[in-house]
Amino acid sequence: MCAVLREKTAPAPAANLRDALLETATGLFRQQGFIATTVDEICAQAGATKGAFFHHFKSKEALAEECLARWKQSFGSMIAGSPGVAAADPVDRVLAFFDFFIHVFSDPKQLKSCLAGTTVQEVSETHPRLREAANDCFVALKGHLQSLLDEACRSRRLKRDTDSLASLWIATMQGALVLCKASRDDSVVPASLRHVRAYIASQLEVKPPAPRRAAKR
Amino acid sequence: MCAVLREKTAPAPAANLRDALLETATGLFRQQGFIATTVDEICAQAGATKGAFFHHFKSKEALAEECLARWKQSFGSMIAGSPGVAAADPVDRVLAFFDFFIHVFSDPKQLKSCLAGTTVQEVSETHPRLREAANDCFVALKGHLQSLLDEACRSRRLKRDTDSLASLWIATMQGALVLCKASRDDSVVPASLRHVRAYIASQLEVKPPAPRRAAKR
DNA sequence: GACGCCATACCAACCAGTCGGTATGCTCGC
DNA sequence: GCGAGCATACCGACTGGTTGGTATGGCGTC
Repeated sequence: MCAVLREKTAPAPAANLRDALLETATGLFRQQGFIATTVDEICAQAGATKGAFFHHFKSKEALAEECLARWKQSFGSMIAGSPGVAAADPVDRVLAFFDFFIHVFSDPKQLKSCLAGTTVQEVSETHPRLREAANDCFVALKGHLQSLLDEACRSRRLKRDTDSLASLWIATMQGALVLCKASRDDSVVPASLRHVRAYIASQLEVKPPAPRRAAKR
Repeated sequence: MCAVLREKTAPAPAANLRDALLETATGLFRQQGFIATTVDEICAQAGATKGAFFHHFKSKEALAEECLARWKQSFGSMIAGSPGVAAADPVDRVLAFFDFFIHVFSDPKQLKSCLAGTTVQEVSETHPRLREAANDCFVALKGHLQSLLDEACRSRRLKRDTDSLASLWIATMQGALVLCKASRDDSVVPASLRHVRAYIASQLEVKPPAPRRAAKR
């Protein structure tokens, strides 16, 4: 489905060296952050030399910028390929969107980390371009969710602040990843997301199912 | 109230050099992160020399560890001194707790950053002691909120997963701070927190006020 | 033979931490 | 009261290792 998101098992099945550098860098950045990851480390893990690295990327920052651009794009294809994306009812599409993320983060093999979130924390003051690139990821994701919410509201003739609701989802997801890194407890992410799902479902006036079951499927 | 939380205006009214180092380091770590902040930078801003620094702290990591310990402690006194902490109704105490944080993060002068959150992202893999110290902050805060929620549930004879609800609050707060750093839009934090407040209020079966809609701005 | 692709050797800047040394003040025996 | 002895606080030049980035040269291919 989405190659970028599962790094734990996949080593580097990249066609060319350039892609290998991008993929291993993404994985390392997600685990250790941008600053703590050295160029030498990326090269070693990708099976490249420093010469090759700086042949393909003019700087470490440029590499990270491209990683973030790919990360953002991977959302699009990931969401586009997710189940329930084409459900007839707009509200179902919203819920399917949530369920998909909850499902992804319930996978123990899934690396619990977002490239944009980890990067922006450490470079927002020092690397404006990276801050911007990370923000683009959030904006894209938020835009996607917000348009889903807008359609759902329209279909139910509801007026809701879909902007802040979309932000809420992303914020909780990012924050849960932070807590997960701190506590090493993977369950925080799906548990928090399920709450937000329930909240937004109630905002869309979805009747909660009689047997107390948060996620459907 | 809490000296650590308002760094934007307060320069360094520390009595001794050691405290000055701790306070300026906390501020710099919050803005730039642990790795990006150099010892020289801390010294310069605190008006100390390198010799003084390493006289008081055996390493940069040890300094950060103490910063985090103070950060955690500052929560306790901050919450203890917050309004509504002694309300008669346990549910009111929960809501006052939320309102307090929302109020703090609505202050434009407030630095929108959590030391524990920013630190843990970049050092969780490389500095186990700092990861632990940051996690302690979260555990303490979560414990505090959870006991408030437990009391509220008991008073209303409700059974709720207060553990994950407390995590939800912290996760959303942390994530909103990340989004805030990325977008430079301060309003994300209070807006997201207001949603979580509304959700938990509904979980505690608090009747939503008639004239007011969910949350705006 | 020129160009894309990559390897090796190297560099300058930076940074955490060290180390020899000074200044000040406290304590205690006399 | 006074000086020896010692502890604490601090100074700042220096170092050894690291890191992002460069210079140059080899090599296969069109």
